[in-house]
Amino acid sequence: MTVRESTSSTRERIKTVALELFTEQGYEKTSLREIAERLDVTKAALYYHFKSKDEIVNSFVEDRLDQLDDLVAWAKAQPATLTTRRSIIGRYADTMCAGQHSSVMRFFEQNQTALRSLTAGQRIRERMLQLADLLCGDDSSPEAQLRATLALFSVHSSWFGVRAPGLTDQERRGVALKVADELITAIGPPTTDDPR
Amino acid sequence: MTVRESTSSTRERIKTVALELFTEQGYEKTSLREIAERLDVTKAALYYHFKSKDEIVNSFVEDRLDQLDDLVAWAKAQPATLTTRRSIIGRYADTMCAGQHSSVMRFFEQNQTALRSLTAGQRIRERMLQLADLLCGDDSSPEAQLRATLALFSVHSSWFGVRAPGLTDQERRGVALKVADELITAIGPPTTDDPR
DNA sequence: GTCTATAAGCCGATAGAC
DNA sequence: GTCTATCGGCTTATAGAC
Repeated sequence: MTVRESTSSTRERIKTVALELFTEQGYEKTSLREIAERLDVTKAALYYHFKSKDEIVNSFVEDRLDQLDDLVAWAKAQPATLTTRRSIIGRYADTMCAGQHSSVMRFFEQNQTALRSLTAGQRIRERMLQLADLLCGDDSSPEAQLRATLALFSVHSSWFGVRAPGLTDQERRGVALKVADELITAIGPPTTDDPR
Repeated sequence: MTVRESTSSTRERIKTVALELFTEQGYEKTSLREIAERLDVTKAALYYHFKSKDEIVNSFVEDRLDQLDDLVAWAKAQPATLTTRRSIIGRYADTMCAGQHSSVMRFFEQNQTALRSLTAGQRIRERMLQLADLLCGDDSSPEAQLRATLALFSVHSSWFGVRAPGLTDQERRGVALKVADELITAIGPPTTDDPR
């Protein structure tokens, strides 16, 4: 896909800078003036590309939503086995490697209250809950819910939380999956796994 | 401790309402006007009790800080064994039951970016990192860091995340500790545990 | 301790020239 | 596509009466 130079590049630059500032300082605290200054344009120029502050958020959240929808759809079509749960986490970790997706999820985690009143935030939250439910399978006990939540958080935390500068994406993925695997393996006594 | 009626009760009411609104809507999005309206007083009355918006946060964060400091100090005086790690998590879970401490931690999690520029937030964050380090003992590998982080998050998540209305504090504590125990048991191959 | 009134400033968003 | 100029509104915070 070739890039229409003058028209589209500014829009992308706005998205990138906004995502960065929203994550570092918070959505509410970051003003459009600040974003504009960083790009050496005026506030009004931003309003040519986006009709509101919310819409800037929507612009970089939508790609992530599509990806999550794909994963949820795939997971729903699988049998509720341990193997499936492992694959869900593995695929979820894979999605974090590509493009800005890990940055978007970091923004999501750092702006939970701000995103509560934004549709973009509600939609991401909804998908995460769906994934957690799918990781629970038939077991809806508090313990299973907790394990599922922590398994997903394990992936995020290995990306955002672990202080180890030289770690590659593959290594982060490996650590996240090792710990997540322990958590989800213990889910699901109600149905014995891998019924034959 | 008796309550000096007219003088101190308004201050406490401000703290309670502010903590509630800051958590529900976010720190930045909640204005002093809104807090004042909810209490049927004027904004100026708030400024009699607190000299700034930040200071309202400090007022309910300080109690929590003292409690965390106690726990960190106790943990540092213990040997770096698995038994100690278990006790740290157990005591940490205990602190969540008393008073507004779980509410304060929920506020902390929901307002990470806002709290980054507030000293109150930086100090809580620092204590959480200390606890995570203590849970790691001699093992500073990425995997140990991740396990420690998730163990602490297990306690938070059982309080804030698990959807089970009828669950008592004791039951939440039980679930959190069961999962957290699995996580921290696997930390620390470098030093064999419980050396005799 | 609580009030009214107001200062001073930043915000998101819009209008219209170029 | 980007600009200048501006609007209306809301914010934190203060001054001073009661």
